[in-house]
Amino acid sequence: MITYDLLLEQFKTLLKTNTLKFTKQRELILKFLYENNGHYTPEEIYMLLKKAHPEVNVGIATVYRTLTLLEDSGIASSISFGTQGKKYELGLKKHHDHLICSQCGAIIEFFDETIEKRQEEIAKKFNFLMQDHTMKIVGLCEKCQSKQS
Amino acid sequence: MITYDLLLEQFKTLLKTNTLKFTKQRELILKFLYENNGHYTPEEIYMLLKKAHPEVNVGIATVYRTLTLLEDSGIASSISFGTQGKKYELGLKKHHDHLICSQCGAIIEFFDETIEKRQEEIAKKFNFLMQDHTMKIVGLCEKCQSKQS
DNA sequence: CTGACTGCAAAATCTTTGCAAAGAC
DNA sequence: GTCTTTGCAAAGATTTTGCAGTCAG
Repeated sequence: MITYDLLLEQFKTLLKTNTLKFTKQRELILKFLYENNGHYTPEEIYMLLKKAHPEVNVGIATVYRTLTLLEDSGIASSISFGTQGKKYELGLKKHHDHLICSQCGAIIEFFDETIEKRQEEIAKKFNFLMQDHTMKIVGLCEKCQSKQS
Repeated sequence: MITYDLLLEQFKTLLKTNTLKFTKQRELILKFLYENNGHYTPEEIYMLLKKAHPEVNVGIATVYRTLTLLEDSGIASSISFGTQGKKYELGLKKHHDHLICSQCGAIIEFFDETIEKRQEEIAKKFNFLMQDHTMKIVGLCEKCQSKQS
């Protein structure tokens, strides 16, 4: 895994390249994603940052704007939950897909070479220039299955 | 492909089983999805129904309620577009996944046995009881690629 | 200094809900 | 008749935008 310092450098370079500014808020959000491995809604990030850093006033709009920025530049990625919004995570790890528990919302990550390869083949078959791809398996996780019975 | 009459019977039975009522509005929405092969947003369905059947007053809320009903009972299915809502289609066809053009929004359907099988294996590996799974490949369709250059 | 960034609140989207009237059975 | 459904408009939920002040470079 990349160190935070390196990630921060990368982010700063990105900002500079695009004549964007490095701000306390942007750093806090990046740091949050780095330190809190997992998937978070913009709202969650906003609330948790507010609690953790009461001295820095971070607005919800800034969280949205920064997450969009991070996603566009490939530093973060999101999974969509339909009407219920999106969850973001640091997107520097190896590409992976998700298993999502419909009961408790738990998210398990996985990576499957076979599926990745097939996806490329399918895109090629339809003369499609693949930019992104996502796979979600929704179901009941182990814990929730035993709870149910 | 199933005939409309048969589909309608199936729908009526479903309603009866759940002590729900068969209404003109519900039929119109079902019929719309049957006759208009493709993927539609609730808004689109609402507008098109309004135009096609000015004599029947169909409200947007009813479209939403009915689509939810149809999806819950497995007659329709939806693909999510993040914040930009969902698109619905008749869900009686064989399960399939989607290629989505990020430029023009075109949706191509495909089915791949290899991927389907791998998904099941992955679910099993994580002791996950799979309820549903979706795969989206986002990219540029053939037309939009040539437009770009 | 200049132009980008921020917070705030208002606006915009998309979806759901409350309720009285209408309709199915 | 009874109980579900409907349309309408209002309310919700999530996200985006306009703007004047603030801040990074």
